[in-house]
Amino acid sequence: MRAAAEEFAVRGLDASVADIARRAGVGKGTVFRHFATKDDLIAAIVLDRIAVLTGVGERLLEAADPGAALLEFLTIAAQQQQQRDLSFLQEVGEPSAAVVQARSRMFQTIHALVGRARDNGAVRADITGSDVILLMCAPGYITSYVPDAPPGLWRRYLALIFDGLRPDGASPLPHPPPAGP
Amino acid sequence: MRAAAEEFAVRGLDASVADIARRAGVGKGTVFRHFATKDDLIAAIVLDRIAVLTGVGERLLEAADPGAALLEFLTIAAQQQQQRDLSFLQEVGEPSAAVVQARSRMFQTIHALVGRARDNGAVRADITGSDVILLMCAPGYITSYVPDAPPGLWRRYLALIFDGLRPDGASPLPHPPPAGP
Amino acid sequence: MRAAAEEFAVRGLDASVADIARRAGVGKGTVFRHFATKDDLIAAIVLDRIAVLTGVGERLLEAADPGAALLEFLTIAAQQQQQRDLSFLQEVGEPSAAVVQARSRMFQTIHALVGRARDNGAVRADITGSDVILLMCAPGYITSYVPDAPPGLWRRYLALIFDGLRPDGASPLPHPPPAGP
Amino acid sequence: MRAAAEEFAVRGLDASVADIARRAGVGKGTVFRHFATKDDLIAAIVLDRIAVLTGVGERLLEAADPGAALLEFLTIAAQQQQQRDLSFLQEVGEPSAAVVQARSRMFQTIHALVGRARDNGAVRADITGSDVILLMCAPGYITSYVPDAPPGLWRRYLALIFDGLRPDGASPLPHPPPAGP
DNA sequence: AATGAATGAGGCTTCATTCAT
DNA sequence: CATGAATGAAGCCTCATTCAT
Repeated sequence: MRAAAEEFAVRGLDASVADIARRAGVGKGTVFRHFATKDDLIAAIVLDRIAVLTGVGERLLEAADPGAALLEFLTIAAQQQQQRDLSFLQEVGEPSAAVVQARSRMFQTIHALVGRARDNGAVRADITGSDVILLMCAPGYITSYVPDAPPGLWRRYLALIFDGLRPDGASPLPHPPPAGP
Repeated sequence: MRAAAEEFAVRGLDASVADIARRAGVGKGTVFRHFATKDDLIAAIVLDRIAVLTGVGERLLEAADPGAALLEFLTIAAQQQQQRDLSFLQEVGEPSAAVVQARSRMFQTIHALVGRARDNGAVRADITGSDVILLMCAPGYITSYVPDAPPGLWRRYLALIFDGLRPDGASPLPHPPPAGP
Repeated sequence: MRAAAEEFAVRGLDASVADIARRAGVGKGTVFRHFATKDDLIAAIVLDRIAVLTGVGERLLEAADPGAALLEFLTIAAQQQQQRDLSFLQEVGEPSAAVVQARSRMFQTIHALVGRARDNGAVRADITGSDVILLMCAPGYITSYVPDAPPGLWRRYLALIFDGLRPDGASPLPHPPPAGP
Repeated sequence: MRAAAEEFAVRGLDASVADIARRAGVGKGTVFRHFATKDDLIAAIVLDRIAVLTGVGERLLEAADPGAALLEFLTIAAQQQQQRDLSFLQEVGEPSAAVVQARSRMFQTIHALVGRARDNGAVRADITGSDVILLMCAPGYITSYVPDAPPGLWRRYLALIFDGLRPDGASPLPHPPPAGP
């Protein structure tokens, strides 16, 4: 069922429940059996992705090379983000308490990953976890507007962005990081 | 009238024509007098932005410092992109011939700007105009999900992305650029 | 099962089959096992009530005091009517043959009860069985719109209505009784 | 438009907006132009009736014969109530503030009318305004279940009920009046 | 026999678009 | 020209009913 919500990837969050049901090969009513609301369906997908990513991130906290760990985390994040309009930041209406909590735990993990990489000199000193949280969805976004994007194109832009995070040739940043998440 | 379509900035492309008309202080019918279709209204806004940006780009082609010129172009592009959901790449339905043509002219300008900067050594050799076209909307996108983003936050991410484009400490890119635009 | 349809009393006839099944502690399917249709379920409840009332009425035909017998009949009818929206007259769709027949037998009984009371001088001469049939649901109806009606409130209005049926101080009625049932 | 909502009279409050629109000879959307919500439409009808009745009631407070005034009030109320399921007491969801206020003013008027009639000896001493408020919808209700009721049938039952309110042959009432409205 | 997952018709509501004034 | 009333397609959601397990 959740797999059928890949409709969101193609049509964006405006995909109608009818379309989703058709793609899933079930009736409209069946979708509502599982998710009382379209927002609930979206929340379930987001929650699932957050959980996976948090798991990955927590495992990578144990990795030997903090810089490589962060890059791998971003790689996996971008990979799963290959479906537009479902960034973890997305808020359709108010996010449920469950989403807020899961997100906050994921954010903590990311802050830790970034902290380790920064301490290690793998990323520049003026980068915060919040920066990475915001940047992590960019590769997915960037490639989402290429009509028939080749499958690995996002890797190109992740690499470019990650290069920007590296200490080499870093120019001073013109604005402080957001206090945000 | 077009200025009234700043409603899109606040509510996204789902803003209703009624809201737009109210903000513009005119009747709904008047909107349709000028733009036969909501999509036409969007196209007009996009077209306008493309024209402005193309003008800026063409002027910057004459600038002395190709690297600074590219950065300034991206700065202006990001600045005007501070309104979510209206990237130049956006396609609601099929883009009209006019949009396609204007866009293609803008793309040519960007290719030229990037070519100059690359020849000058201001950006890495493996970067193409298409890359920059795709990256130019990212600062706007990135900051669009920060609830109460401070006004200049996008500059931070533009700087980071631009650092990634610089030759210093460039790592090899894992995927060729898109043939695309 | 039928007892579980007291849900109708609380929520009206719009109570969903799911709620009814839950209250009955069975699955939705089981409800449909016993009653092919929601209307059938309603009909069964109505039928049951009609049968009870008919029994009561027929027994009261033997009572010594015809006036008291009629009052008692109305009391019992009102008592059981304390659940809104299930008057015997209610027709959801077309009443089944069984309902029509049971109802008609109950109507005969009421006509007989009223006839005896009228002959006895307990109720005014211009009252027919049809009048009583129509009036008998009124106490239930009247109290159904009192938000937190005290349990015996209906007795007050039954008494008032019954006083109207008494010969004392009867004013001439402005319209003939319905030919109806 | 409001006149077209006589659909409620035939089908009850479950009448669909589509049916109402069809009967009114307009499109569904037009109904929502005038009443943002189906409940708003109902409230508008109820409000209108309440206003009319309150006007009538306040005028009748000046009448010479308090008993006749009350009877006339009830006659007009019953007349307008000839459409089932739209009693003033009806609450679909929560009644709006406007309905609550208008209703309360109407209730005050009724209390005054009843008070005068009681002081005058036209109705029994143990009757309150609340009783009359509850009884006033009964004629409409009673006749609503007669399939092809003759037009003036309700007058018969109003007369019977009013006879019950008269002091002649009044038997003691078994339950106190509701505190309610 | 019982269950509850699946279904799809139908209800309310929104909104782009048309058109008489 | 401008307006806003009218329209109806389309979306979300509920619920009676069916049916495989």
